[in-house]
Amino acid sequence: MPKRAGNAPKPRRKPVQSRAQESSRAIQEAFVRLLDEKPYGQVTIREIAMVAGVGLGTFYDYFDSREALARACVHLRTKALLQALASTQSTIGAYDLAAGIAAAIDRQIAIFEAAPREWGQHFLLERQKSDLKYYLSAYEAFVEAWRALIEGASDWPQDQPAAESARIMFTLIYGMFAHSLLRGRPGPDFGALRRDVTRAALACLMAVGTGTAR
Amino acid sequence: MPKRAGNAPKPRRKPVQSRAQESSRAIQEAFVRLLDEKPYGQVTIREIAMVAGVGLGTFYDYFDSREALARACVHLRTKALLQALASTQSTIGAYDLAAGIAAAIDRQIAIFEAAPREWGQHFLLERQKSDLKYYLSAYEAFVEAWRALIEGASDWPQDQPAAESARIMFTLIYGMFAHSLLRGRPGPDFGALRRDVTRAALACLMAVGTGTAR
Amino acid sequence: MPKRAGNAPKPRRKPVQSRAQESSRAIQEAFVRLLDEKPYGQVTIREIAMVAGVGLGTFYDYFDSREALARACVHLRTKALLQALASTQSTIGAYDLAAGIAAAIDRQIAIFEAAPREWGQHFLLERQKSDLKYYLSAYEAFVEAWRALIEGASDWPQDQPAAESARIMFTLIYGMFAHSLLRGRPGPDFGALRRDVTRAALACLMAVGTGTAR
Amino acid sequence: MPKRAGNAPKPRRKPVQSRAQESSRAIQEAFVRLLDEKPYGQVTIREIAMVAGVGLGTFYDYFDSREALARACVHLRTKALLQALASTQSTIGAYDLAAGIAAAIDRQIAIFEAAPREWGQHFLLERQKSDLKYYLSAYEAFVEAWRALIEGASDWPQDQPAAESARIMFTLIYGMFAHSLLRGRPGPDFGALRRDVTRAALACLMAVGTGTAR
DNA sequence: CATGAATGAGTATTCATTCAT
DNA sequence: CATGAATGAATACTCATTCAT
Repeated sequence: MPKRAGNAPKPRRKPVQSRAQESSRAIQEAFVRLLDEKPYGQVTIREIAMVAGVGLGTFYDYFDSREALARACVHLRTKALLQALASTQSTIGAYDLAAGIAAAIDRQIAIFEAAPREWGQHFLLERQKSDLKYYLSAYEAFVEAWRALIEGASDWPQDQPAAESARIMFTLIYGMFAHSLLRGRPGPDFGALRRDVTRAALACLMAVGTGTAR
Repeated sequence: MPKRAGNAPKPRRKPVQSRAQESSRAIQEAFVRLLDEKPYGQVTIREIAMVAGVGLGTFYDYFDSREALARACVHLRTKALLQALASTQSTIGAYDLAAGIAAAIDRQIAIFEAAPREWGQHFLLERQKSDLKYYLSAYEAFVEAWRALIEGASDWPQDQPAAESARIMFTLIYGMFAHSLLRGRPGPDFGALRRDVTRAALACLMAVGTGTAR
Repeated sequence: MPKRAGNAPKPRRKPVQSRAQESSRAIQEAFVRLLDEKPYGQVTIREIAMVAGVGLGTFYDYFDSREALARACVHLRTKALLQALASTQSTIGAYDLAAGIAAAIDRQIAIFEAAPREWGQHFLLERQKSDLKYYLSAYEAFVEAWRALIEGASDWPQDQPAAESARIMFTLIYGMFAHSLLRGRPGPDFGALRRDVTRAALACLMAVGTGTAR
Repeated sequence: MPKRAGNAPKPRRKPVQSRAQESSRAIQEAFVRLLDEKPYGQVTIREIAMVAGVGLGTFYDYFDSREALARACVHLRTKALLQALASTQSTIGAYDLAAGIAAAIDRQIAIFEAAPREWGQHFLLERQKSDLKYYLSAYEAFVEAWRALIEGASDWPQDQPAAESARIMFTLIYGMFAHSLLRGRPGPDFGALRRDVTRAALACLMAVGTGTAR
């Protein structure tokens, strides 16, 4: 890792918001495409730029480093997942636990189903590249989203904290999703996945919720 | 001319099985120790050798590359976990589902509890360095071990396949363990972890097992 | 992980044909200059780059390795010699054997005379670094050029093949040149060399030519 | 080239003249065998020892370095050739020029004919590894031997120095031999070689001898 | 006498990054 | 605004050589 000599604020022009956005997208897509062929450590910036069809210098107009690109890719998709979760809650009106959780899971699976290969890459990248800090904070963000969903259910006891239940449930859901998509071709059987995850998630929730309240 | 044509099997002296094993162990320990201080990408081989108290060349007597060392470390611990699982089954005599699973979980947690920091490193390393292929095969090995445990329980229906149930249950358990240990200092509350995991695992098992049999 | 799997064609930027050619020339000159001071095995790439006044990476923009540089240097000069031979024939109009051979030898000697030190380096490098395959093909190219020259002489029997005669004659000429230049300081007595080589070459040619026709 | 720290007289036991000579021979043979498969630069000492069936340390009991081994191999064969030349003269009694030269050439060719592959290796090694100094001194030794042979001929003018004639003649002979053997499989047509070399050598000798005396 | 485990100096090589055009 | 030639810091890795057994 070539150390930056001073610590001056690196004068690199960040391209205007204009249509030049294309390059950014092209770079990200090239990156994901390359990740499909070889491990992260062997993908060079030169190669990414080449596949993206932009100049080498242009890469640096959009990203500070390969790591930054990886983080951006992961972050983008992670955010999409989180937003899907949040919007589920705000779009389904009143809901009981089973319905709310099923809806949220359905929503996520619909997203995966649209591009299973890319999501496989996402989970791989996330495993390999998101640093511990980012991983933990994203984890907490998900737990929080699930907690809100659970506590918003009509049949969840008003005063019972759902944090721990949400954590366990999310761990299960996340693990199932990640593993299924990581397996690659052929893509997962999304129907079975939906059924199993929904059922197991609810069971976990009940088991732990009750227990904690003991 | 460092470019080695891919013909001869590279005549590198692999030290005999004797007590020269020490060096190998020292290198692995040095590696884990260093991983505690800085991310994988910043740990140089020279540094590992130095901390291990061996010569640089000696490193290459035992491992082909830093990646290989990482893989070996991960594999070692993964194997230990798998063996613990298998031996649980063979040491507890007759058991019902709840007791068997609880015993297996206890066993694993006992292992983690003995060296939580190292296991945290293990899970981080595994996330970042084991390649997809290894990850998937280890995953299947664990699923298989859990399947055997479940099917060996006195109260599990003779003819019901436990593979899918085991998969889901393992995903939950693995996720919980990994996440807890990944969080680093302070180490996890193993008591709570044991309780939550055991309870959730059983609940999952029931929920999915029943469902599949529909 | 320096081990490059042999799949992609290594995306190294080969600078365009433009006047960036300078660097290539500078590197070759630096190499020859260094070779004058120390044996091949002790000339490091870093040193070559430094003497050439280019960056280390720039070396690799133009040559794949030190060996490749050596081969390129040898090839360049070998080609020059071959071209001189070919052009001799096309520039002297009609000629008899003695005149043609004398002209060709004169031409080559003139080239050596212009830079005896460098040509000494050339023959040394060629001995030590050109691989067998290259050596043999260059050899044949020279034989072929001499054959053409001989057969083009007005007094060479129309239907007599000159290949074998050319081979022997070239072996003599090449050996004399190489050895004379290899001896280093003081440089060869080019006058004597010209006289001896010319005389011996013709004698050989006669002796063998006659014999073969027996 | 790891520099030797001090310049103390390196205390390594040189094996006694006993039957342990076998190892030395085994090492040399292994070296030549390996040279048949890959270029000098890629043959490691470890490999040589392994193929020779001796321990790594044993190599150093017999040779100081790979270069020394190469030099020894070259020197051995060069010496054999020189001795053959010298002994030719002393064994054929009185001789005229044509007979003497023919006998010497025959003698050398007989030697090559006994092991063409090995002699091919020899000439390759000699090209690539004998340093300039050794090359020049060996060259002079040969020239001297030929000079003696020429001057010893009954029909060579008493007071005419043969040095220059010998030099040219040897250059031709050596070039022809080396090139023929370097070409590898199939081995040279020794009959044709003998005829061509003998004829050309004599022609050269006459041409130059006369000329110099002019 | 032979061995081969251990050593680390020395080098090639890569690739992120800059900046003149 | 984009480009890609040039750069060199940082590292992996090899292999001759030693020396305790």
